[in-house]
Amino acid sequence: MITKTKLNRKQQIIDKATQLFQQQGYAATSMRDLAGYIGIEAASLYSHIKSKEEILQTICFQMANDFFQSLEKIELEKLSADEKLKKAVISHVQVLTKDSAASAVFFSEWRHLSDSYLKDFLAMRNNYENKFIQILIDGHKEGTFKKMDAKFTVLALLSSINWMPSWYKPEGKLTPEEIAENVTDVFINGLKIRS
Amino acid sequence: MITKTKLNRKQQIIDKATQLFQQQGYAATSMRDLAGYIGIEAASLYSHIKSKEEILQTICFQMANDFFQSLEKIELEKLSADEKLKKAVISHVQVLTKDSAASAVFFSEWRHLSDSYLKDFLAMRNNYENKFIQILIDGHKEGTFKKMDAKFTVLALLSSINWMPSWYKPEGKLTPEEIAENVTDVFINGLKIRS
DNA sequence: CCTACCGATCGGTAGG
DNA sequence: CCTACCGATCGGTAGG
Repeated sequence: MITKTKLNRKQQIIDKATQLFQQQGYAATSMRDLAGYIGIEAASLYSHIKSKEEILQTICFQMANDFFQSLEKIELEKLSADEKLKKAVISHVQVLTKDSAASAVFFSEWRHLSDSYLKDFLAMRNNYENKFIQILIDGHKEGTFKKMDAKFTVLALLSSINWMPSWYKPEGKLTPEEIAENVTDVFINGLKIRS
Repeated sequence: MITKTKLNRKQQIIDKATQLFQQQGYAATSMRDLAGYIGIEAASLYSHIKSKEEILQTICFQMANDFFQSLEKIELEKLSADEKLKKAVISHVQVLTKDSAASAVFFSEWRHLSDSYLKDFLAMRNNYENKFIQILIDGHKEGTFKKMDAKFTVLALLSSINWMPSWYKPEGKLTPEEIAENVTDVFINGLKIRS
């Protein structure tokens, strides 16, 4: 009972913090702000969390894991590079849209992590990007994709997707698949050798 | 003489603030931090600037103006939509790379502007995006570009470019023209109706 | 441009 | 989960 209440409260704190970090930024959000929205005193937050930064760590590494796992599943499949790229983008968009507030925090507040966590975080991000880069390189070897700067293209691709939650509000909501379809249509059809 | 010293000092303050805002974020940068790097006391900053936010305003609206003016010049030219898009992207990348620190602050710290400035800022940004959207719509009317969600595509395009300074460090530095060439090659060749 | 200082607010702890 | 409180730091002003 106590444990269940605690877990719920902890999740409630993290969820509200995610929302506030997204709206105001990590540094500009105070623990008193956060406590006020929850309806308790600031000091009481520390019964559930160790520190302000622990909340940020939870958000960032949860998202990093989600992105990572979704991509690892696709890597194992036997697919051509362009099919793999499309699936990877769909999967990326799915994770992104499942919790767009947490994603926004993940993408723009990670630099406030302390050194050791920052190191791990950047290593994971690099690793993730490299998997995409490999797909493009494979695609070139297979004769499907043009010769290009794969890193440049991957970062352009991921950037164009990642910032969508904060810029693009479609009236009729698009599904992750439709969003991914739009993005990959532009990118893949631009990358494919015209036959 | 006094005036000249003051102007130089003011610019020095803004330049250093730009660098710190980019690295640590606006909220996490203190006036004492900033003063320390300049080599004066925090209180002395206020002989040159009115407030911390004034610095952010200066950075954001300077960049907004630069982007805006560069695009307005191109709008007046008589060009086909795909040529115009390419020129607009080159121009955008030129402004972006001329001061990448200020650009980074412009793109990620604008939300810390107070309400009335924020309103102006968002109006300008919207206006800027609409000019790009119009180019894509014109391109569709001219029969050069596919049917598409123009807003979606513009935001994807601008996002992929805008976040490049923070993600992509080419060993041999690319010129703005080469960067724009890479980006528009992917986008335009993806957008063009294949004949 | 500095010294001296202001009130406000920060993240967090002690003890219950 | 609260009261009471800590030392540190914040943006900024007064007066020279």
